[in-house]
Amino acid sequence: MADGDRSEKALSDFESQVIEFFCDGVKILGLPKSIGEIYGLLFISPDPISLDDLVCRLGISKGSASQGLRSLRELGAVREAEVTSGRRVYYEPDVELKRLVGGFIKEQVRPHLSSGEEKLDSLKKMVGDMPGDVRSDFYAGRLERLSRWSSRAKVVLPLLQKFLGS
Amino acid sequence: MADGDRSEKALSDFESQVIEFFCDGVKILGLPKSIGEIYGLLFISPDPISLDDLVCRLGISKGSASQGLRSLRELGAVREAEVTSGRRVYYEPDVELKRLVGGFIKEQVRPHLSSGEEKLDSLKKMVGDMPGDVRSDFYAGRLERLSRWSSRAKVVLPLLQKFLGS
DNA sequence: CTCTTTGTTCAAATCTATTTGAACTCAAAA
DNA sequence: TTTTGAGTTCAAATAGATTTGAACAAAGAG
Repeated sequence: MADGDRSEKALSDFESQVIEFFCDGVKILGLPKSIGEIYGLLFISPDPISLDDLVCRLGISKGSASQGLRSLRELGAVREAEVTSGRRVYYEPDVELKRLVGGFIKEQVRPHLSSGEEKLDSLKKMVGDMPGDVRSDFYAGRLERLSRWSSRAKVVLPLLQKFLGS
Repeated sequence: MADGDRSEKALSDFESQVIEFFCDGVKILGLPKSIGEIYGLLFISPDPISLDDLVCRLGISKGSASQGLRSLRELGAVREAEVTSGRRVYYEPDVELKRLVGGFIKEQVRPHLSSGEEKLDSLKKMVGDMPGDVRSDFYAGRLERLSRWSSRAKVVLPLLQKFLGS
């Protein structure tokens, strides 16, 4: 059985549809399609998968697979499996919603929130330096509102993670 | 004063930075930059603004401004102001976080959730039709997990809106 | 009714982000 | 040490999304 048992066969209709499902999902999150394909195949595969498996079965380039896997590792959505038959690395998905969401928030959301708060501070300083007329009062009010949005977000995110806990 | 009081002047440094702030924001949400520019200018302008104002002050095309305003109206992020001096329509932003998030969830998130559930059902049917072996049990388990993710989302979203209430 | 002003539509142009593929690094095997 | 195979990197190609601009529609003014 030259490659009978090895999973280098073309995707089944079922697998393709699961993968498409995840492609839709990651698009909403603003992540590239290849990320969805890779995670989708890992998610629906009973056994861990190597980079070469991804390349063969998904028909994507090695570069894409490599970068996609890196992003997924950084997100904490994928991890190395124990297998390591020889020197090849196999991957398996993390399938706990709590951790997936947590990783996404930590990697994709929090950084933006932080840099946003810095910019807000700098804007407040600009308003502070303006001649104090009606318009600068209006500006100060608006910026105050943005600050409130930001703190709301900071309160809600941990709460969100809590509610998703298993 | 040909156009002295009319707000067709170039953007001040302050205004530009506020607008940039919103451009960053909408990018995270996967919305086009022009949406951020338009909402940003509306947000920081003490008075309602017409489509032509947006074109002049932001230096974008009429088409972009028109389409951007439509998206923002659909999201409920912007509404027509009472002013209507003559036949021109003026716009003002909705600045309540609760409503902004609510609109985003309703327009951008829920539709995807619904279509996702349909696809999930169809996938479950496929597994049901498979010869009942070890693999199909694994598949059923995975799909079950996806269903749980989906219901979690349906519980969390209204909760989220509640927490953002004023 | 016709002219003018306001706003919309959509195909084409442009811009941005993703994907590719070839060169490269690193480590294990021979 | 040299060779081989796995994985990474990044500039260039590609794909996909946004923006433009010109033609068009709608409605008040003359």
